[in-house]
Amino acid sequence: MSVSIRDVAQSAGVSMATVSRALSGRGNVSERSRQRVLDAAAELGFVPSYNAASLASGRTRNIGVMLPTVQRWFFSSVLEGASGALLEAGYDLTLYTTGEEPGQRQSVLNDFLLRQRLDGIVAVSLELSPEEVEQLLRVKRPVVGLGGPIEGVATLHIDDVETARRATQHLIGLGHREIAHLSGSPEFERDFALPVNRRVGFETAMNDAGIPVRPEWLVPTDFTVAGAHATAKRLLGSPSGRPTAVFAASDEMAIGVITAAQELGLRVPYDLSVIGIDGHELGEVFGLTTFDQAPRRQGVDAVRMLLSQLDGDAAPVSGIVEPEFVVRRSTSTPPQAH
Amino acid sequence: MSVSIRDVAQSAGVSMATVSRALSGRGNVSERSRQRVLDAAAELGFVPSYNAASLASGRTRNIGVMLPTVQRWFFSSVLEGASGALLEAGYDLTLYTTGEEPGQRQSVLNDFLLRQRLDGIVAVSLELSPEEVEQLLRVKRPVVGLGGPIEGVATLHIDDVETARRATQHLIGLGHREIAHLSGSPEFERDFALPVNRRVGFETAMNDAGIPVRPEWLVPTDFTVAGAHATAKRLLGSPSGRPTAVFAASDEMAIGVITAAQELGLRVPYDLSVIGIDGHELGEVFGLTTFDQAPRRQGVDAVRMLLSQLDGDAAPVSGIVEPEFVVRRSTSTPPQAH
DNA sequence: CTCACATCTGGAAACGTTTCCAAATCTTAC
DNA sequence: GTAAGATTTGGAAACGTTTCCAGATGTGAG
Repeated sequence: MSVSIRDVAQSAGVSMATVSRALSGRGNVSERSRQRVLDAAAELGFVPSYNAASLASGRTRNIGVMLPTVQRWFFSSVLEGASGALLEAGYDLTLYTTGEEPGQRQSVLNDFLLRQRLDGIVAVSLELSPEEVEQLLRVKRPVVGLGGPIEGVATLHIDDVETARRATQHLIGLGHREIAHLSGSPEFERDFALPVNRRVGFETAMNDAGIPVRPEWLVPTDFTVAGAHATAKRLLGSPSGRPTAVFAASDEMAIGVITAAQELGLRVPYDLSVIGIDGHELGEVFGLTTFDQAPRRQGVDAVRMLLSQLDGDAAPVSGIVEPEFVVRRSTSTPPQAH
Repeated sequence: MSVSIRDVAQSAGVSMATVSRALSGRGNVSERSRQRVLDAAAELGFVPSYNAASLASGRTRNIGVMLPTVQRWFFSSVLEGASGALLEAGYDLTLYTTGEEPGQRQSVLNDFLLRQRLDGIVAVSLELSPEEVEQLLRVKRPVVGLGGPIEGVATLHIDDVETARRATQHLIGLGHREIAHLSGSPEFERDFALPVNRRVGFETAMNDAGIPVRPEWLVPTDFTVAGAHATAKRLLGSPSGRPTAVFAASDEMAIGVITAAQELGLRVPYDLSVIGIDGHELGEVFGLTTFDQAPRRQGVDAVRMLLSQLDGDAAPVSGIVEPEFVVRRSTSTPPQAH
């Protein structure tokens, strides 16, 4: 039916073993044989069966990428980066979206990952329980994390506490004291370490500046534009006075705040300063001041770390990504200073 | 090393053939044997090697999803739907992003798809040349298309011309005559059939109503918020008069128009009506009137079509998806009618 | 020219399933 | 009880590679 390595061997006048060596590049082959094999393969239109190769060698040329959802900007950016990098390296990418329900996480961890189809795993922003981490490591394949740190797994991530502190600091430096924080919350987010860290950074900056944190301005919401939009409308429309600045835990949330402010007739930044974290592609459109953490780039880097380990290099170690501070038009001095 | 079907067979006291039949469900097995096998497999923690199974049977339990990028809302929604549906069915999803460069498309079509790792392919919004379609079909696996129609491939899609016509009609029905259309263009989009179709629908509605189309209001731009935002700012700020309504070829573009209008101090819908197509998740936030085509659902349906074909059902046929008209707050009668 | 050693090659045994085939066992009807 | 047929079973040959091993061939030093 389809042309196999045997046909190539016959046509090139060498053994199957030599064909395999010539094509895979491992093992010694004389220049003459290699050329014959390459020619024969090209002529016959040979495409290797990766299944057979995987079965025989244990190497699958396939990397699994696990993430909660593909519908949020951060995740789709990471995925885009990873996909491009893997394609370039000749690897397949198997996508696992773990979704909201723990059932899906379990089936991915328990069934899918164990099927011996993966050379390695990129785990993005998964907040795993200790048992789940154990399941993940049971796969016996290298794992690189992205975002939320995973115990025992090399992870690439920004320093959430420090970045949040600097974002808040920026607002304080401009003269703001009435600052609210839109935070993620365990109620909405499974991966709760991240929102907590960013909240801690916020509180640290406030404390350092000696500004009291008003509990009603520490607002939990989900990590989406729509969620933050609704929450911000309540916050900014509150009769008990509104803040002069908002630090949103993510750019998507910050965009929700900006649109909510506009709807309420508030001018950003004159009436309200807004700052986020992420580097969202719409940052320019909304003039958003933010810390850009280049998630697409992180996707590429995570893949590179993984592949270099597969190529026999030393196991990668966790690395801190340095976000870039991008000042745009959403932050300025508070209203009374105008 | 890892537990194989042979170990299970031994432990259950039956042959490997029986274990295979019991676990895969194809072929007859007595209830007694089945139970023994199941128990033994559970006890040993057996997980089948999908590579070995694929090699032996030709079935891979793996579906390829090809799309241009994962970073636009429509695509990530389709992907999310497809991913969930496949996970539920026990299938792996291999992701191919074909990206901007033809090189990536070629390497996907030429190398990746031929590796015999896929049972079927979902091709999303790919505008393929005849040779590329031929390459795709050379894989000899069922293909289901989504979005752009592909010659010789069953495809799920909305009627772009008709939907665009109805969207324009809605504006005309409200009394608008000064209507601009933000269209995609071949310059920015590889998959050009879709923007052209939507433009044709626009022109049809205008012609039917006897309204001349002003060429300078037929504005090509790319299918993104940022692109439409920039374009709309030029369009709406033009000294030669501005339209009272804009039909944007996609919701992301419509959102770009709305944000641009707000920046220019125009109130939507009092000064400007805006309508889009897609059903973007932020439609509610921006009060966007649109035709919702539920892409996530389409992803699920495309997978179902494919899987039912793999289960031996008849090859699926192309189907028209009926979008739902959602009226929100971005459209109203034109200014002079207030 | 010979020896030691490195490089190249082919045969054949994996890898872990599925499935064809034929044999064994179980039904059911008479 | 027997025959015909259906159901269940195990043996073994695939599936298409990789890689171990041993033998063949080449290279350079003495």
